[in-house]
Amino acid sequence: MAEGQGTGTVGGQALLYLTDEQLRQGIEAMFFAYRGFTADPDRILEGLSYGRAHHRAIHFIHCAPGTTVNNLLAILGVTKQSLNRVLRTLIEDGLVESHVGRSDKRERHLTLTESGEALEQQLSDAQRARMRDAYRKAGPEAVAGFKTVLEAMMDDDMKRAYHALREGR
Amino acid sequence: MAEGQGTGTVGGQALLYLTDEQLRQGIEAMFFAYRGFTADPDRILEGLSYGRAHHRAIHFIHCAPGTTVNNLLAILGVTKQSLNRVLRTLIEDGLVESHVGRSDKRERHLTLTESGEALEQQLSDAQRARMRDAYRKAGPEAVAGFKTVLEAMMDDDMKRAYHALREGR
DNA sequence: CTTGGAATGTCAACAACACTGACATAAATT
DNA sequence: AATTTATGTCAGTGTTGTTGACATTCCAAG
Repeated sequence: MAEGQGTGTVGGQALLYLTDEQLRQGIEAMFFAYRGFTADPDRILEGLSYGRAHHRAIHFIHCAPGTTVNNLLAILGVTKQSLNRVLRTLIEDGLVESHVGRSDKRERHLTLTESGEALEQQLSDAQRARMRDAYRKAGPEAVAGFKTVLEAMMDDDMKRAYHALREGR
Repeated sequence: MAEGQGTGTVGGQALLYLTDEQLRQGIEAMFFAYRGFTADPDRILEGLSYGRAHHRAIHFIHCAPGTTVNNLLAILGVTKQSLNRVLRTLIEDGLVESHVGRSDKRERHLTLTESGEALEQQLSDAQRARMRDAYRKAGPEAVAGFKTVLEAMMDDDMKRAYHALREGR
């Protein structure tokens, strides 16, 4: 890997990677890779009258069962009005359950129903399969670098959300 | 970097990275990082009545001046009707020029005007600045791994488009 | 040369999903 | 008790994706 692209360092800092052309290449890689990243779930969702927004909601409700609408909002980075439309259809279709909070009755706690979990599994399997293949092809060192760069690319808020998710597990 | 996450290998293959939890972490990293990746250009475009679609068109027209609508379609992966709406506004606003092909009059060759190049520069600068920071923080080895994994994540069509862009430079 | 089909691009209508604004209810504060 | 703050819902709008119908140009078969 690292196919001989000149990793020469000067003063402890690599310079070649910082040319505009190298950066542009990274930008395009990100664009094309993200398309691949979402392709499989998109295929599954098409025809179900669901979209990427539903997928995201289902994903994070699965990861943090009992989470509130407000909580989900912070993670997803959309307006609550936008999220609400998605949640409403998921609840109507029996994939998500909404329970009024015990201590604070303003809050709605969200969980996946059995069929919700089933769809989550289906979507997640597809996405993980692609990720697994990519990881296998690239090897463990590349994967470590991959995560390092991605994390460095996040805004601080997102970085916090990213780590917070991992604490609760 | 690669903060001691157990990279133990068995039979030449790393195993830890292939657990569902590790894969899920990669999926979420991808999600949050892409948000950061698009955040800066989005900020610039908001208020100009332009969106991400316009940014993408401008980016690739800049990289391949004189490209045709059909060509752009293959790269962007949207329908030509969708692209057309975006191109029309860009042409009306004087950011893009469309010239009928000399040999084939069906084709329209697209180039950026001076003001189109100016906007491209502005958007590109913002996105490259974030990329540059991320690369610097992560270091050259991480960057190599980053690109390796991203490429492995692409569909074959996208991989071809990704490399084709680099040939013409 | 003409004609029928393929390729390229445009126009119109519709669906998904983001947004802002207005509002109802519950909690916290004074 | 009254006001302010927080949470969630409903309604309307805009961007951007989609499919369908169409005009123009090229090319190849007759």
